[in-house]
This record gives sequence, structure tokens and C-alpha cells, in this order.
Amino acid sequence: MAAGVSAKTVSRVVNTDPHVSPATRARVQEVVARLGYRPNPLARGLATRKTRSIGLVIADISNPFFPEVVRGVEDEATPRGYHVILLDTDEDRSKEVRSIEFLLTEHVDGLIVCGSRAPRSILLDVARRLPLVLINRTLPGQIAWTVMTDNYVGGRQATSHLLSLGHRRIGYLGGPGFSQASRDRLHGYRAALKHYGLPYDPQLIAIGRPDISGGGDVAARLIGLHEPPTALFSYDDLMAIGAVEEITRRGLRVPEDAAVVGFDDIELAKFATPPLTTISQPKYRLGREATRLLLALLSEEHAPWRRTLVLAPTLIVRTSCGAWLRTRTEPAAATR
Amino acid sequence: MAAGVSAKTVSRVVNTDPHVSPATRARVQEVVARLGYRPNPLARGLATRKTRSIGLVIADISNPFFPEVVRGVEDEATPRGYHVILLDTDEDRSKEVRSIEFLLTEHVDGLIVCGSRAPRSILLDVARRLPLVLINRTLPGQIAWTVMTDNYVGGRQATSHLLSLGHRRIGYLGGPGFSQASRDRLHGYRAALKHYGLPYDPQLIAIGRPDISGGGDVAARLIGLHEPPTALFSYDDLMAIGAVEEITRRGLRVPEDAAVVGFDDIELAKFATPPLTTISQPKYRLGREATRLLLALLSEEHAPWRRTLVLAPTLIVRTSCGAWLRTRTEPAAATR
DNA sequence: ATTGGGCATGTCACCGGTGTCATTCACGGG
DNA sequence: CCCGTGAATGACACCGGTGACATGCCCAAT
Repeated sequence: MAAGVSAKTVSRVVNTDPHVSPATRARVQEVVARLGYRPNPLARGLATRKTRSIGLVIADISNPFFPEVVRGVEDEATPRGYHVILLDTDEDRSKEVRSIEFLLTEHVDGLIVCGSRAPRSILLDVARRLPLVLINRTLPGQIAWTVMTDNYVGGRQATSHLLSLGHRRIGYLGGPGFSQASRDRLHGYRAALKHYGLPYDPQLIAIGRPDISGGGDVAARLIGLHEPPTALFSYDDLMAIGAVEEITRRGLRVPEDAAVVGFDDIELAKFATPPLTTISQPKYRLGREATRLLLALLSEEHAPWRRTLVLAPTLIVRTSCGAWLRTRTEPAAATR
Repeated sequence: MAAGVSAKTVSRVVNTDPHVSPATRARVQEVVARLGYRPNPLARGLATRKTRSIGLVIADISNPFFPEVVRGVEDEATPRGYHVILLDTDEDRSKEVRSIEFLLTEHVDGLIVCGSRAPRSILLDVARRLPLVLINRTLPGQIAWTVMTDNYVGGRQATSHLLSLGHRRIGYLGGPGFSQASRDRLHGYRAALKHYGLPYDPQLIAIGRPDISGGGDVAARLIGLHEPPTALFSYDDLMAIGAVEEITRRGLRVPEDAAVVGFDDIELAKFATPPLTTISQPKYRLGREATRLLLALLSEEHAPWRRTLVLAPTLIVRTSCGAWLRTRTEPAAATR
């Protein structure tokens, strides 16, 4: 080549192979810099069967929960030379499956799926083919890894908060039925009821699209009940905001006529009217930890022995539950 | 191969080359389906020098403006078999340059840059190498294509709205100095002032990070002025919300003590307290049109002759300007 | 002086497709 | 009956790197 050296030696220099003499290395590096040479990732990928890319499948980039996760993933992956192929499933189960298939044929080195609704069997197949890290979902069989918020605890916290404020008829605005996170939160909800010795009434559970309009729809159904709930626990903040909107439209007030708790703690929750009491998830950290885990698996140094990393949720008390009306812990004026 | 046919013929079938007999085609297709064969995009890319991927560089995925754009891009690209490599520059100029370089070595077929702050010369170089579509930024020389909101008009609308409400001292919370969108909006602002026969006072202009805390900082500077403005026009909604926060913290009220207009019309604007009057950008369409344009360039059928597509912004009047205080067009209770 | 071992470097096939051109074959016209 | 023509198909090199292995060389041990 231009440096009077074989292609192979260039390859060695670029990949910092130790078996190169310092003199040659320096010479090659000089030429590389001068020519602005960049190895072709395609050729490299073809030869090594590694693309240094990871697939990231999320449910809906328009839901402010996900951009935080994406940032976490990127901030961890990019500095280590991995790039991220992001696919949005639009909360659609079959689209998620297609996205995953696409990423497989694209030969990503590993996969992160956040907010998965795909059938278990498919994910198991995938996990057998390449390293798979799930966010807020688990898989049986020690094949995939998981990073999640403790959704069960989060659901319990939210419900207990409402119960402690005196509510006895609490509705659950559930997310998609295929969502494990939604089911986990529901379990937490039931556990809290049980703890208070209250019966579980399936009538008070309704599921819908996890966005603002979906929240409105589901809330409308529960409010329309013969004996409507006095409080709502929502699968996510967007649905909660939709619910507040729906309640307000009916001329009722939040929290005086109906209390609402959300989940996620997106920025909107803080600025909504009234500011939304919610369960905070460590969104950025979920992305970051999932990626850290995935890259560790890829470097194969030491596959972490723990298959699941559980992060703690936090109850953020604002005003949509009227906690201050009774406990006076937070004055009404404290909007932030 | 398995179908008793050469690799080349399989290639022809997969690429729907017309020079294959129907019988052979059917046979090959059957085998392809049975074996679940998928062409390796890397090998293909190596041979054809086309990767069927496009790079998308955005400033900050956490800013709700961008996810909408991203969706637009994906919804247009994915169905046509292109995939999107998304990179976030964190509003950092040099990071943008690095991201673009990365995408070049990654051999994307084309590039979309949204919210660009990179030096003009670099973008010109890029545009000479591959099709480049910019969102909300232009380049001289008929080399790159542009899809943009009419930021000049948007700036004028916002400022005129405030002027029509009687404000005479209007501050501009500017975005990053390298942002053409911010400068364009400033020009609109100045044009509106001029139209009203008012002088342009550079003291009333301050720039900062285009996020909530940045908006708070910049607002604080303007409010601290000897003779503070009575209204603020903000580069984007996040800054506007930060400004409202800052104003409120000082015990002042919006809109009574200071009016605020934002830009973008993100969801937060609608739900903020008070609901934010803002200039709406067709975010999703920006992404969609940019991609449509880029893919048209890639298919080379007919490079569109118009280099620039300008979309119209819309003034959305809510309550943060107190328009209803004077005009009574929108009652105070109309939160949505 | 010979030999063996380790290091630096090169050779060559191969990753999995596609572009170019050659080959084969059927068919119609002279 | 022969030949030209065009359609179907295949052979082969190549895209740009890397893995496996070979080679050449220097030096220490015998």
C-alpha cells in the first residue's frame, strides 16, 4: 500500500494488534492520518461477523418516557464505538416482531427491547441467537437479561398512597394487555388493596392505548360506571393526563372529585394542571444499564451472573391526589 | 445451490431482475421461502456500495420537538426498506460534526440533519459526497436540499401578536447562536418591531440552551434588566416554560405581569400552566417531507428542482399572553 | 555452527453478495 | 438446414477487510 506495507499490516495497526513493530506502526499511522483512511465497516462486518451496532426497539418515541431511555442507550453505546439502530413499534405487537426480524437480518451484535409486547416464544428464539436485554420485561429460562423498574412495587406505592388518603374505590387505567409492566403494576395494585383488606373488583380495571387519548377513553369508561371510582391509578403519565382532561371536561375537579396517580414521571407530569402525582422510573438509567449489560455480554469478558437488574421506583407527590388537602405536607402553592 | 441453480440466479430472483424464466423464479422463490433465506445486507452493501440506510442527526431527542420529526422520518423511510441511524448531538456543534463523519464512514446512502449548528463549510463538503437534506436550515449554492418551517414568518407572528396586545418592550429568548432557525426567528421579531415603528434594542436579546433550565437562565437575565421587558418571545417551548417557571418563582404572574410566547407547539405547551401561546411547527411533516425528498434523490428518478420546501407556521393562541384579557376571544376557563 | 523459538510481516482464501461478460439454447427467417 | 438473435443462466472477479497459516529473520541456547 501507500506506506509500503501490506493490507494485513494496516489492518493490524488499525486494530491495535500487539504484533507490530513500533516503527511500522508509526509509519502506518502517519499514512492513515494523512490519507484520512477509514476502514469500511461493511467489509469488516462481513469478515468478522460483527457489526458493532445494537438494535433498540421501543414502543413509541413520541411518548416522553422513551427518549430518556434512548439517550441512556446512546450515551453508553456511542462512546464505546457502537451505534444504535432505533426502531419504533408504534405499540404494535406485530410491528415489534417485524422490527426484531429486521434487526436480525441487519446483523446487529445485540438487541435491547424496551416496552416489549412480543410473544414470549419469539423473544426466546431471538435470545438464543444473540444477546438480548429487555427493559421492563422478563423472560423465563435464564436466556435473556432484564433491566427493569420494580413495577410491582411501583403499583403498590401508587395504590397505597391513594388508599392512605382515604380512597376506597380505585380504578386502574391499564396499558396494553400484552405489556408485562402493566400487569406487574396491576399486581402491585391488588397487593395494596389486599393489604388494606379491600376486595378486588375487576370492573374497576380497564385497558387502553398508553397515550393521552387512550387515557381519556379508559377514564371515560370507568367514570361512566354505575358506582364510579373516586381515584384512578394510571399505567403511565400520558394516560393519567388524558384522564385528568376527561374528568375536567365533565366539569369535575382533580383532585377534589377524583384523584389521579400516574407512572413514569415524564416532564409533562410536573407541568400539568394539576401537577401530577406519579411513580418515577429511572428512565435514563434503564437505558444506560441495559446497554452497559449488553456491551458486557458482547465483550464476553464475564457474562454477568445476575440475569435481572431491578431499579427502585419513587413516589413523587404533587397535587393530583390532593395529598395536601389532608396531610398538609405539601402546600397548595408548591407547584414544583 | 439448494434449488439447483447458481448464486447469481438467486440474486436475480431476489432483486426481481426480469431476465429469469418464470419457472426458475418460482422454484427459487419456493426454496428461499422454505429456507428462510435473507440476503446479507453487509455483503450486498459491500458489492453495490449502497446500504439502504439513511443517517438522521438531531440536536436533542429529549426535546419533544425532535421525536415528532423522527417519527416522520421513520414512517417514510421504513416502509420503503430504508433504515434510519439516529444520532443525537446534544446541541453540541463538534458532536454534530463527529456524528456526520461517523455516518459517512458508515456509508449511509443519504443524510438528514435537523437543527444543525455545524459550520457551513463542513455541510457543503458533505453535500458534495452524498444527498443531504437539512431541516430548518439552508445552505447556499444549490447543493443541499432544505425542508423548513418559515421561521421568519413565525418570529413575526409571535412578535406581532405581542405587539397587538399592547406590549412595547419585548424580549427575545434566543436559542444557540449557531442555529439558523433562531436567527431567522430573530429576523422576524425585528421585522415586526419595525412594522410597528419600534426601535430594536439588543439589550432585549439573550441566548441560551434551548431547554427548560436554559430558558430560566435567559429569562432571569432579561428580567434583571434595569427596565425589564413586559413580554418574552422564546426560541422554543422548552425555554418558554423555563421562563414561565422563573417568572413565577419571582412572585410574578404570567400573563398579567409578563406575557410569554413559545415556538414549536410541543404537547407540554398545551398542558403547561398557563397553557402556552406558541407558534406551531408541522414537526411530523418536516421529518416526513425531508425523507420523501431524500429518497427521491436516492432513487435518482428525478431530482426535485425546488431546493427548498417551506412549510407554514401557525400561531396558537392560548393563555400565556393574556390575549383573552383584552380581546375576550378566549375565555379564561378554556384550558384546552 | 546449528537449531529452535518468538516476533514481525506477508500470502491467500473467504465473508456473501453483485457487475460484467461469456455461454448455452431455442427459435424464426433466409 | 444453417445461422443470427435474444433470452436464460453461469463463471469469475471483485467489493474491502480479516482469519489462519506460512515465511523470514534475529537471537539465544546448545
